[in-house]
Amino acid sequence: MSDTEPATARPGRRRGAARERLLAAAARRFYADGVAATGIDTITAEAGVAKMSLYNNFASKADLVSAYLDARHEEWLGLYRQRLEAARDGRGRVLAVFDAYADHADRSALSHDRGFRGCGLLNAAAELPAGDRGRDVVRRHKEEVEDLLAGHVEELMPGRPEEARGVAEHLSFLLEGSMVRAGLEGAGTRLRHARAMAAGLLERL
Amino acid sequence: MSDTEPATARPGRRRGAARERLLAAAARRFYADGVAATGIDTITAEAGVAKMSLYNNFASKADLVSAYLDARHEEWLGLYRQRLEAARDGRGRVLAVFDAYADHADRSALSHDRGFRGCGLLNAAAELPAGDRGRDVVRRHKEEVEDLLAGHVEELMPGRPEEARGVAEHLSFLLEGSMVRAGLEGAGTRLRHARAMAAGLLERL
DNA sequence: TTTATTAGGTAGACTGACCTACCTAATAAG
DNA sequence: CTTATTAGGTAGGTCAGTCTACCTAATAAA
Repeated sequence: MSDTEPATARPGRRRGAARERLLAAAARRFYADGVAATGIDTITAEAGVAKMSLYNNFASKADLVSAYLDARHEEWLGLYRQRLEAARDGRGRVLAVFDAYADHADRSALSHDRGFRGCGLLNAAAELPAGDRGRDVVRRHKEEVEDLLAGHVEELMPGRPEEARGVAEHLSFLLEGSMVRAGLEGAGTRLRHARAMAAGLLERL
Repeated sequence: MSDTEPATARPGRRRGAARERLLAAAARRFYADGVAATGIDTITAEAGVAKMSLYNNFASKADLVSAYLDARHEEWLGLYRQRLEAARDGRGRVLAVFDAYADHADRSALSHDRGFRGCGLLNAAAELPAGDRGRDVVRRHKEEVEDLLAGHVEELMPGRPEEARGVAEHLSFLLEGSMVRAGLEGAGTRLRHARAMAAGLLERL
């Protein structure tokens, strides 16, 4: 499936490899099956790692979940920065956010064997009770995305920061709404539609 | 907390009462804590009902979850129909959909003691693995909402059904996106913003 | 109106599986 | 030689689901 390391090199691997393998396995299983539905035995087995390696690297399952959320956030930021480099103007930078979402979806569909299931951060947040720290992480991530949008939109309409924030919020809703629908449908079509809507919106500024 | 029945009338209650009480308790706990995090014992305890009553009324926990999803869908439809009665034109009928979402949020904030946490159907779907029957239920619900929007939008732009579908999709994204963000923030502000955006969109048809 | 039937309810014990978290002793890497 | 990692196991709890044995309210028959 996703065995990065040959099975022959089982015992006594490279130092620090266990943590990476655990995070990768956790990402796959948390995304595909959900956080609560994934036990630590499943994760360690898929990582090809001893159970104690999990507790040597993470204080608890909750800590692993927290690391998973952080990693997803960073992963998206990486995709976004890549897209940003290719963008030449404000319009391109706004659409870079949409493209990064699509990239994230493509990556999910590829690496998580059971198919595309929407935003991993949003899905994880849905499992957490109100008030959980993890929900704040996700809320801040989405706020950061909206802030990035707001910055790019302001380029396109200088001197109207208030209006720009409104447009950014609108774009953020298109982004999250299309991602939710795309996740339910297991396809990226909705994301492409949202990108087109965003492009249309920018034209009418 | 929400004891509809006096504690004195414990044994041998009204027929069919157990099912109602179970569904009500499941709705509270599933919404507030998540589906996977809520055990059978928690539900029966909160319902004030024997464990066997659950299995007399539902084949399994999955069956109870399925009934929960159906009930949420019906609940939203009820709120929507109420709003629809008060609407006088196409614009009002589009906004009735947005108002029904806000009503649903208000109801959640009130009846589910741990506060507003977004769309119950979306949250439940986020916990289910890809391919689960429950995900289809939620997908169809969202599609139905978009279809309702499309019908109302077509009233406002007759003879342009294709364009109307595009507008309906846009409105659907605003709806779902704002709901997701609102759920993360535990407040309905975003929903009100989305309603205003929708109203602005309709003016520019 | 009284009585028998029955559907649906109750309490609580119980099973087998799985959960997180931690431990131990051996092994390999640095 | 020290430290991370290994395989595998243990402890104590929770999970869904089943079972028994009894009870009550509504209904139908007499």
